[in-house]
Amino acid sequence: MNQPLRVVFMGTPVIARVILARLASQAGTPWEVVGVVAQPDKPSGRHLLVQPPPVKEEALARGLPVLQPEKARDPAFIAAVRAWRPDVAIVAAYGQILPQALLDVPPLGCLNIHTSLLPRWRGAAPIQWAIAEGDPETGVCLMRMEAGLDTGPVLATARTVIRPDDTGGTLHDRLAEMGAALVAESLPRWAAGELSPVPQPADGITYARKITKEDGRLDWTLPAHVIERRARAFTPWPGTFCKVQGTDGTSRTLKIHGLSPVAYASGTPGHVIDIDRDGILVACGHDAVRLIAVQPEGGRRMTATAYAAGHPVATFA
RNA sequence: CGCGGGGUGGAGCAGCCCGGUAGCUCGUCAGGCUCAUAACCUGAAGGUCCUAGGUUCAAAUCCUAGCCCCGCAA
Repeated sequence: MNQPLRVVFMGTPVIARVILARLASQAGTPWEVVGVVAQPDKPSGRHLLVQPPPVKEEALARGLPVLQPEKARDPAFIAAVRAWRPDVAIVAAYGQILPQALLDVPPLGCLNIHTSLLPRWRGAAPIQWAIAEGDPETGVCLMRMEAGLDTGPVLATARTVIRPDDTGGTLHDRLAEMGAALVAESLPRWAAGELSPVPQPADGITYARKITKEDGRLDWTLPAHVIERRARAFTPWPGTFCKVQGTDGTSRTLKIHGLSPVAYASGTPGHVIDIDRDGILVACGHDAVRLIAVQPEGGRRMTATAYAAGHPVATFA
């Protein structure tokens, strides 16, 4: 048996942590994680305390060396990676563009796990956009990285149907598991030369723009079924929110935690059609949506009916 | 010490600035109305006003400390 493959893992958020955990946990694998790279610690949370990214936590818990360069093109950083003498690098949601000089370090290349069926949804937020645009299915791709953004030839793919109740969160978790399994299964085969890279087709390229907080703002002029898809896609982040005007003249931001489209109901977009035990029925561009659970600024989550009991509701915007 | 909102019957809120009778919407229970109802009418029960001190004749309300929940931002 040959020496185990020397693997460098690069990633930052939770989805990358799942994959790292899989790669580093199994005993007797024909590979060994020799180093981990993650984005630098950043302030976050309610008091802006500096927090390590999930991948760093996982790496430290396993006693793996971690690098957190500000810039991936830093020559000193690249030299440090080279010193790990990696055979291959696995990259998952790292968050920085890798310079060619780094891509060239591992003899077997840098392999990126991407959570979409390439070439659809290249870019930053493929999971959410697949749901928001109503794709019937999505999946994960393992590809060999090139200088371009998610343009490399694909080595392996796994597919999954997008369920009617899938959210950005549930799909994220499922794809994380699928991605971890795909990497674990593909890595030895790639090293053995059993996988042939397939160039991505020129047709069907779309880009998954980075999601911003504003994407969570509910647009009442959209059809109800689109609003519902976007709400699922952007759960748990950035969530869905809107402004609500009270009959008392107040205006506040409302987070929406649950809604469902309702056909055979319509009216001026943003106007309340009915309030009952099931929630608040609000007109959209086409059909209507029923708000089930909401959360006012500074308050906790509650049913829409409960909210209406204490806050006279006029219109939504 | 990043900014900010909040803790009042079972739920959601008002009252607090300007101390002095516990209020509103809903729920619950009882009765009524109705062919019927989650709708409507009448009535009732149900609260240590987060905790601990302080000020005061008197504190949900003013002062101090603490606990808990949450939004923004990242």
